[in-house]
Amino acid sequence: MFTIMLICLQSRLGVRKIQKNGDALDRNLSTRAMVEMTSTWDALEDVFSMHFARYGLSSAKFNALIRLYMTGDRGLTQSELGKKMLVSRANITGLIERLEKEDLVVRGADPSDKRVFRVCLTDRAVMLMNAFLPAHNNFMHKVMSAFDRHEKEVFIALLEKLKKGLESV
Amino acid sequence: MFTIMLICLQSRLGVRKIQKNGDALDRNLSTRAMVEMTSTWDALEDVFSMHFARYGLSSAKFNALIRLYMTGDRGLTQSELGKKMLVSRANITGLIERLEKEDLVVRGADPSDKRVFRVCLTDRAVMLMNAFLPAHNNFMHKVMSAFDRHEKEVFIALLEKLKKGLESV
DNA sequence: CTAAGACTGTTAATATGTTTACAATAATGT
DNA sequence: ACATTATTGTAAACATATTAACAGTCTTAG
Repeated sequence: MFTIMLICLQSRLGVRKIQKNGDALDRNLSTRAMVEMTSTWDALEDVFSMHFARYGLSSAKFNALIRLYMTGDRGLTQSELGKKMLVSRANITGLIERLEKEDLVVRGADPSDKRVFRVCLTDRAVMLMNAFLPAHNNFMHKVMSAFDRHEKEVFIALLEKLKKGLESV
Repeated sequence: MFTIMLICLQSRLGVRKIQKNGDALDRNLSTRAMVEMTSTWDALEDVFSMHFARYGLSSAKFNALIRLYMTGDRGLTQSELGKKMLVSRANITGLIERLEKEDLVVRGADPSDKRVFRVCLTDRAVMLMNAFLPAHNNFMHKVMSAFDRHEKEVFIALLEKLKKGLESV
């Protein structure tokens, strides 16, 4: 996404003129927080991409497989899957096609509703996930090992607060 | 990206068995931190997408325009622009084409190197940026207004620490 | 029961990114 | 001077996402 936001532009933009007891400092901190959030996310994407690739996965594929894995034998319709993944129905069509080509999912007709397909994991996909999930868990733990327990708690609380604040932006 | 990581899977995976004085708690906190980071980023993407759209921009377009805006009249070659934006050369070709269609950039031949184009902002783009940048600054400030000054400082420090730790993952 | 409306999956057009391969041009070492 | 090497922009193939429009299929109000 918007890799770097914009830094060091406050002075050009005349923000200095409206400076009143620390207002400019606050704005600068806001910008720095956004820049740091962006570059940290970029770095996270990089390491997770490599991690997924070691198992022939990607974030999109993992996102689909984990929903199906947690659902069980009945599977999900494409529409349901899209809602859980927070992506559009149209996107699911292609994603499922690619997973089908890799023999990771199968699509079965639903006798009670001719509009829909029920998507299920193959045995191969279940085995893949059984191998991947513990590794994934370890990986997330390793990624967060820069933090001690207290720092993790503070980090989580701040992220929750930030996300909550976005509702009113 | 990988919208949700995986939560509540520790018990199924037998992590409980290796629990030793809080190990499982630490792993759980790592997962929660990653989940919270992901969903907060998703929420940020949403509000920023809308913010960019109000000015006919997107994160990719803004990313290109801000580099050119900060460079001045000589402009950048496509290759230089790609390096600053941290995207591939191939991606720049299409991005510049779209910006050219919108009359936001022009590509001029470089007399001293026949391989390259020099990409520059149009007057229209400069006017757009002059209007957008103060609004962008305000917007980032608004997004971060959930935090007081101290929280911003802590948030920045934690993100820096996390990013630094990723170098050794 | 039927007409109206809602929902499903697909398609097409588009945006954004990648890798790989290529031809044109530049730079360099001997 | 010339052969090798490096760099540049483009193109093709692909992955991932969106919105809009469509044709079937269900549901529901009357």
